Amino acid sequence: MHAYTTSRIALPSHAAQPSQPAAFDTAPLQPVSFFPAAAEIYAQGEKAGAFYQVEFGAVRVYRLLADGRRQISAFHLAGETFGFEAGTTHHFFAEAISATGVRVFRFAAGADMSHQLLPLALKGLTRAQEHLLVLGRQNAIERVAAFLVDMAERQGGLRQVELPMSRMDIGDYLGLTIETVSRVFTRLKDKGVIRLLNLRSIEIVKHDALQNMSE
Amino acid sequence: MHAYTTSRIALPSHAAQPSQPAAFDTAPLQPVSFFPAAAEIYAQGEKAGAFYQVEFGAVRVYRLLADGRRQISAFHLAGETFGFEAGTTHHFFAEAISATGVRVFRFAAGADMSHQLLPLALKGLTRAQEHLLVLGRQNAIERVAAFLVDMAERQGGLRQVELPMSRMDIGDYLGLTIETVSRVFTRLKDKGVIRLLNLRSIEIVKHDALQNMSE
DNA sequence: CGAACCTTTGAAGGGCTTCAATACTTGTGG
DNA sequence: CCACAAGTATTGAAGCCCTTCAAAGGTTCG
Repeated sequence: MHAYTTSRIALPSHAAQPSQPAAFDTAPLQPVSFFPAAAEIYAQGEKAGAFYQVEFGAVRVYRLLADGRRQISAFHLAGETFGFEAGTTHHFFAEAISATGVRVFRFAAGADMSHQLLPLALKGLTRAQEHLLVLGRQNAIERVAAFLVDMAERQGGLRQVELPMSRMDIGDYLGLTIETVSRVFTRLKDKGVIRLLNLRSIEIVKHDALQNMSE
Repeated sequence: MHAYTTSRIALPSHAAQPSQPAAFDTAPLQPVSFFPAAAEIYAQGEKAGAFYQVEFGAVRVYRLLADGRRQISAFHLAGETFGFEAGTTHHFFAEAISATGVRVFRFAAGADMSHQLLPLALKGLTRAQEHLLVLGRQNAIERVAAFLVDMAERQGGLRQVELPMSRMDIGDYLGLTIETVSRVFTRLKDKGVIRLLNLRSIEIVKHDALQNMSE
């Protein structure tokens, strides 16, 4: 049980940029809010009433236990949508991982968003349930492999994968400590499965091997 | 890593009962299908296109790894709804735990079920994400405590709680082995927190203690 | 350049799993 | 109704994977 502490470096700058005319969308574009690294996008207990699309950067969504243990339930990268929740208050925290731009879609009171939200909610449900299998039944190397395969797919399936989050974030997503995450990275590197280009980016050398490990 | 084997005792009896006139509902009641213990309700890869409400009995929804490791993502008790999934095919298996009656609501092609499904999907999403915290960051006694508190709440908050599932089901839901589940039950009994009335029902003696353990 | 932070690596310990045996429960047939 | 068999649960002992504790190395940013 590790204690989790965060230094809240800066508050989000809610200064919305001037809404530009929609170039591709049919609906007028929502303004983009900017959040510096570690800024809170919403907090547990806050009133909900919007959903969010990542323009650039990355977001972590998590819950805390009373003693500080943290479980990140999802990361959201550019283009992905998050923040819709049951009921009227948030059950989770959402924070920018790095400098992040987020388009906020507020629901008008009484507006019916079912059609937009249902596919997103179902997608999120499937993702969460697949992650349950990883946390419940896979060991450390399988968890990291599954994480890397997932990150690679979400970045277009390229060999080089960017990891915007820290080892602690990865650990809190996979239910592991940072030491174990680090050791598994080293093992995968020594096996020639991946190369560590720098702290925040890796190259997948043996994609099949990684894929097999994650199953 | 334990191998998982199941004896498929019987196939589901899809013989629908004669649909009775709706007594309380506005819509005509759907027929109820009966499934004996261990019968499959749907399988991974099957075409989806319905959702299900448990009339009596209990259901487990799970995924398997290639080597047989199983993760149960959810149990569903009488009155609860399940089986809506993203895309057109099921990503999971659903089985009756004990003799179970299920009301099947098929979607007409092109019918818009968003309004009915969205709240269910959001509820399921929240549940799954809370379970992620349990699997990722809680130890064995905390997991079992959380499970028992959840089961008690879903059965009306009474002292006596029925557990229709086996220890193996509980283990596969909590990411533990049956031995660990059994040992934790014994520890909770020895502490006077619960009483084991029989294999499938317990009494919660110290609800506060259990609640605190699960947080 | 130095301080703070993050990551890696090492060593020891603990919690859960694995393996094994016994006890209990349930269903079936004599 | 009891005997037996098969399945399920409990308990014990040993082992292993991951965590914890500790220290050194690396990176970032003032």
